[in-house]
Amino acid sequence: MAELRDNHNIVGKLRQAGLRPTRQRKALGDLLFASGHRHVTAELLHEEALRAHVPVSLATVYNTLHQFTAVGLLRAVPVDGSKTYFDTNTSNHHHFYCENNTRLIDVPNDEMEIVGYPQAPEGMEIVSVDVVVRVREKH
Amino acid sequence: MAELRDNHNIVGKLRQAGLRPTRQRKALGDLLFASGHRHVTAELLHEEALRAHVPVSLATVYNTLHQFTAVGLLRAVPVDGSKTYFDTNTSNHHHFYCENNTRLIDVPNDEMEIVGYPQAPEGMEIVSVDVVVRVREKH
DNA sequence: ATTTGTGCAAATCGTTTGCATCTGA
DNA sequence: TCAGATGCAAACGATTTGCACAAAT
Repeated sequence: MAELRDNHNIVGKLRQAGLRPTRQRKALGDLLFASGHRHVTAELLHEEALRAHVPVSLATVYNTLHQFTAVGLLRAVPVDGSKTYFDTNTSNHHHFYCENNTRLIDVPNDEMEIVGYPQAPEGMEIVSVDVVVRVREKH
Repeated sequence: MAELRDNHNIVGKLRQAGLRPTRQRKALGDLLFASGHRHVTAELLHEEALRAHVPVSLATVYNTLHQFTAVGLLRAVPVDGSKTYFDTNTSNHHHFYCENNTRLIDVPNDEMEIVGYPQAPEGMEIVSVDVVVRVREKH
């Protein structure tokens, strides 16, 4: 009887996505999906993995994040900064980006809405609509 | 009678912003503001300047773009990619970002609207709300 | 056995910085 | 004169890549 709370089932997700359930992918998947939704950068996840005694190279973390994104397990969040953020919540929602601590926070779904999907330019199709509300500490 | 069409008046803009009207700032300002609105990257503007026989270093282009942004002559557009885009249209509007040619296009003002300004997290204030509609070539 | 993934170190890309030199008021 | 600008080259930080080695099916 496996743990009941292990309902995020990494191995299943990986298999379903056609990705081999390797040690490092399982470990990173656990870190990402075991508890609620998260916003991570490659660097952050890498440190976390090392702290959890899962020796993974930074290159592999990048590979894994991109593979997970490609198969829809993650969503890349286009913040202005140089770093790329990944969100375990792939459903449609927007973000606050705090300039001071360079962290992402979800915008509660009912607080903002986009009205009117724009018409994509000739010959183009819309891939995604990303909204980033940039905030900073008051004063 | 100075040229009538020279109504963008770089020197005036610079003076008013407390920036010395140097040769390179005037030249870059002309490239940016002489004709309609534009979206540029540092690299692009640099090439353009060289082509126009205005020898400017890339570092100076970066400096200038940031200074212009700081004084409100330009607006930085936070696209996901690694590059930073600058827009001569500083009024409130949104952008299409084309993944194929990495170019920005304005979203016509009436085609999309954000409804409901979200409440910034505790102790934070909103700096800006940026919307990027990412598009790609059909098929 | 074969295919796929991993780790390392070097390479890349956009951007920034330090510092000597030049220039506009 | 002299603060402020510029240019160059080196420094940087995030990300990618090439390739030898290791692990999964």
